[in-house]
Amino acid sequence: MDSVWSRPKKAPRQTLTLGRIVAEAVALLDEEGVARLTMRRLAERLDTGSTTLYWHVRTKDDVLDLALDAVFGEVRLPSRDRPPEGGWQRPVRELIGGWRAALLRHPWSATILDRPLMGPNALERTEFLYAALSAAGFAAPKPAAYSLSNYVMGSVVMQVTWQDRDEGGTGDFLAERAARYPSLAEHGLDHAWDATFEEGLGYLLDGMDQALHRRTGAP
Amino acid sequence: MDSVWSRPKKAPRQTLTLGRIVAEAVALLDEEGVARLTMRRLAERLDTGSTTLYWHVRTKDDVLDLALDAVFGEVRLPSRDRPPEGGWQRPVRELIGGWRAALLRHPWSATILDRPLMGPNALERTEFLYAALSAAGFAAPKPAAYSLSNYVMGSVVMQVTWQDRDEGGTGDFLAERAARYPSLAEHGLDHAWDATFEEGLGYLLDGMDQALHRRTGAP
DNA sequence: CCTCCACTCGACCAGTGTTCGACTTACTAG
DNA sequence: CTAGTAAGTCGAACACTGGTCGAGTGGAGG
Repeated sequence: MDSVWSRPKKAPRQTLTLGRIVAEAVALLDEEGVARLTMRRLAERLDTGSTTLYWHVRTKDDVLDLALDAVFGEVRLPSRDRPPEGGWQRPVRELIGGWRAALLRHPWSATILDRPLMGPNALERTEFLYAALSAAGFAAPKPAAYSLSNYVMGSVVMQVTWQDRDEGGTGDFLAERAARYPSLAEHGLDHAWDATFEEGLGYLLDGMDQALHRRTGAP
Repeated sequence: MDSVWSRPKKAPRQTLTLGRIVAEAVALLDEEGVARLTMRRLAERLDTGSTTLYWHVRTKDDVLDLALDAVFGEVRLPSRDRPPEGGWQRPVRELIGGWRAALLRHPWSATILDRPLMGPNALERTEFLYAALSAAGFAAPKPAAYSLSNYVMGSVVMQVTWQDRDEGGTGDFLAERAARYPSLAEHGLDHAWDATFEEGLGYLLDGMDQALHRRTGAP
């Protein structure tokens, strides 16, 4: 007779895997931020000795690489019909928007972006971008893809740094210096992040579309 | 009689100042990178005990803030004639180009950009950008300024991370995975950084110009 | 039964940012 | 000229970090 009791052998506690490590790392980062991610703390949350982690992972940097790629994995890939309905910008907007959203959902990721993005999830998204731009008519999609990723990364970094550490003090700071920085004090303060992001993305896409038509000759 | 010997009182060794600390920090960062910047090492180069630094500076983060702002100080501000000859894009291109160059001259700065840029040098450059865009006709210059800074920051971060850690291995890595990432493998590899940057900046500025004319109604 | 091997972990190392309290100057007031 | 005060210096120490070493564990295969 088969019951829970007859097979107590396997895994009274789930064994440690790379997947569990990464998932716990993401959770810890979400809760406490990048400064508080420590191999020892991570190990403790996994009910393990800290040195055990080093059997699954070579360095702490590996953990961060994996955690970051996990975030990229949250970005849904738009469908790949070609030609896309709604114009070539449609899927690009979708990808970029999802990209931004994922990074903002895990603000620590913005402080970790200064490393090569070679994880499978990141590569898959980049590949999608290149493919979409090629299909749109860019013979050399690199500058377009480059611009778009730079724009997302940059905007997330900017938004996170200001949102995180601000808490109101900056307004006063700039107001006091309005004489020295008049335009900045007048226009720089309202943080309508989403709208600003969309507007800027519009600039980029419009410019790219223009370049496309200039090349094609079509209107 | 006045000679070197008659006034040995003052500063046989130059006293420690904030300026000297920052300058030495920048030098150390240039030579060895951000990971090797240590309060102790910095102090050693300044012929001081490490704890002395803490009289001039509250935390190591302060040092980084100051060093970063020193980099921004290297960016030459374009002349401020209005209207600028060569179109409104002229001074903007100049500022953005200088901005990028300064950051690339000190690659460590790219890994330090995840903090509020509130130093006087950074503020002055941002103010210039806002003013130039306002003068160009943007009633709300924020999205434009936001896009441009995001673009510079992002591109510097990307370039630095790839330039620093690559050393050739990435090409093979992507070539091996060409089946999975065909577009990326085909178009993603040539790193003509400057040209790519200029092209992308063109997209942005063109899109912004378009928005301007749409608003103005003029061609 | 023994051997092997994936896996775990306690002890330890060199090094980190930062604090504390004592010390040395250099000028100022009496 | 002396006493006092403030600016500036610094050695010792603290709690903590990422990482290594080698000794262990337990279960599967012969």
